[in-house]
Amino acid sequence: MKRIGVREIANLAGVSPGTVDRALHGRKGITEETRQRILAIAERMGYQPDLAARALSVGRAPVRIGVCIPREIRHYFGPLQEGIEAESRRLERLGVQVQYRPTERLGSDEAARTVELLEAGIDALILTPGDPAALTPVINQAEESGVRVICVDTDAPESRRSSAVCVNAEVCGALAAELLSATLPPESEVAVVTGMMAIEDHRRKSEAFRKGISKDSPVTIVEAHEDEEEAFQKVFALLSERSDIAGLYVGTVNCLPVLRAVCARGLSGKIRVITTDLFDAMAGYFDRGTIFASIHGRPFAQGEIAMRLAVDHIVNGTPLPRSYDLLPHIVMRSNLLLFREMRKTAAPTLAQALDTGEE
Amino acid sequence: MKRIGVREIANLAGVSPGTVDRALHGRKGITEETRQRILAIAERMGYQPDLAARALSVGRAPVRIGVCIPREIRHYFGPLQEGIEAESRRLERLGVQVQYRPTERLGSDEAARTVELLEAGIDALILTPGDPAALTPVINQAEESGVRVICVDTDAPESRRSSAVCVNAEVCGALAAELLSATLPPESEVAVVTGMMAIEDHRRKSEAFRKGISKDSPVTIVEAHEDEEEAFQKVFALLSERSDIAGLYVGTVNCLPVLRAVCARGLSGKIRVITTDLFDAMAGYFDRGTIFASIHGRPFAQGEIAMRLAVDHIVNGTPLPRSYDLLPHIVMRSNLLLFREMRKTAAPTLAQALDTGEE
DNA sequence: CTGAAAGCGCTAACAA
DNA sequence: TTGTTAGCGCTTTCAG
Repeated sequence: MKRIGVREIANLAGVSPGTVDRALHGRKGITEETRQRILAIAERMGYQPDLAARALSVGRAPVRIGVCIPREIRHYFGPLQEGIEAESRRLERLGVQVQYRPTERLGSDEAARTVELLEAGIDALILTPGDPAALTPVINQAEESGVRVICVDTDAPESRRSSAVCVNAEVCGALAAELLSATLPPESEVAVVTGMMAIEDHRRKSEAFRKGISKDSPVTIVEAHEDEEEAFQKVFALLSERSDIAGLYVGTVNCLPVLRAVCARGLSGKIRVITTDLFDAMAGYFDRGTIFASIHGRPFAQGEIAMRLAVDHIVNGTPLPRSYDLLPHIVMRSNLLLFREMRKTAAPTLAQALDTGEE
Repeated sequence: MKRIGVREIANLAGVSPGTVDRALHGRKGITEETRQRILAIAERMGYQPDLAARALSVGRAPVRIGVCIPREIRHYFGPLQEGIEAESRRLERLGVQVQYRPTERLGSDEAARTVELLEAGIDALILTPGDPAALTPVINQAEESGVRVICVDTDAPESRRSSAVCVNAEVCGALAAELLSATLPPESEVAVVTGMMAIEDHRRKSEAFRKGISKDSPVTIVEAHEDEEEAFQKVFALLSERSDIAGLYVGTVNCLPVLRAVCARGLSGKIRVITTDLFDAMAGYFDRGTIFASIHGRPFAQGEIAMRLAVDHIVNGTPLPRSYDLLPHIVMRSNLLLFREMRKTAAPTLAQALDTGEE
């Protein structure tokens, strides 16, 4: 049972393959009537284009993906980009072409880069909308011209983007709470250190954390505005004033000053600290027991998945999920060395382990 | 800067494209001398075959993967197969063909199925060696005839298989130990319930668990031989005799009888239980707090990864890692609903979350 | 608006 | 042993 091609459709419709091509691709130079007739036949026969043949014919990859993500902060967006690249490297020999237009940092120059990509001609666009409001018109325009937009890491929920690949902030906060609750005596005092409550992601994490902590435990919230010095000072002061604090949840990637404050107060290993994400400088704090666990947002996996969703949609017509929530990983001493972020410092035997992508 | 093709090589070598094809593919009907000359040129020019053209020409997918995995136990091998299928579905439209020859259960009839696959003509083979000793000669033969063999879930370390995709048993055991240690008062008594210490995987998990528990805590080991009744009776008896047991690690997927025993003794939520893997019937025990956490081996991700490694190697020549250790997931109440195993019971809003693959 | 025909890079069947 | 040639299924250009 052979698959059907343009030739067969042409015969059935009593036209030439050229006309079928015009109908299938919405090209001009064909009456609406014949187009509908051909489309109907193609539909009925379950026509599936042969991608290999198409690639060969057009002389370029049959699917082109544009990518616009920030270069900084390296800790976080580095792995995100690596994930995207890893996935596209596999795919490109199979006929997928990727175009990069990185921005310097989150939110800078996004719109311009994005427009460049659209003008270069792409079938889908992967991007981190740092300034969702500003980007929404561009996103909507892209979607209207048939370019599927997939947000990654941060979302632009007001736009008409096709999909968003993110870790679920509520789950992160709730996990931190569950780990602390189970670990500390009931009614222990805990605190959460966050960046800015104005940032959606930070607010949701903190909120979920508070909800997850048993009602008897008081929760102090420290807003450090992503500033190193401020974070250190505030946490140091907090730990001095409130000697009964037993647990700490750092909901932002900016955990180093917090850890320094904990150590400076001589509380390393005495109070349970849960951090966010993972980078090599954190390794030492795991070893010394300063960090009990980290809730890892898996930027690498996010990159891989975004790329896969895009290609899978274009090639196979798989519907894009409105949003795709990743499971955060829980990093502890026992599994630390299996994370790619620790590859450099890892022992040689475990260094070969290279778990990446999803689930 | 256009990529070079058989045509160009033919010209440079002063031969015809047909001859180049013969040289490139080790076909017969060509002198060793001209073959070497052509190969040298191809190498020097960095020749990369156009997969699309090849697929079009041969009329079938240019890469064929054979898969031989068990149907039972559904709980575990179901997701494994789904992972393999999910990945191949994406790839097949890009020119990857997958052949299935499932066995009824782990170890049954593997060799026969495998030989069938090899005879059908494949480029790589994905299988779960239930009986590694018996399968080793077949694996070696496959590798010798140029078929890359990738073990998944279980390994055949004595064979010459190219790669093995597994969760790291030591990490599973150590994680369980770390979670229990952090959670229980020092010197608490704990026990591990396992299948058979003769099984490599169970032994390694138990051993790692014991090592991870602080030296002051006594560790009792219960061997239940994967038998439901035996597991229930032994655990029930243990909990009766030793009222000071505070933590339990179930290192096998056979956790239901253990949980029943815990509940029967009225200890649900009183002692901390850590289980292995995940299936829908466990959901209730999470809700009631009987299970504190589960160390999940992610069969779905294993399937996806095995398939990706295979295709990536054949298509892009990416070297296969001797072994690929997956990070187990830690399942807790907070993230339970994000697991695909819980999709049926999950609330509609979270049901769309579909985190899968790797890292 | 539509049809005819020429490739895209590779393989395979047939000639030499 | 080697060269020649006819496609694979699709797009695209050029005629009609």
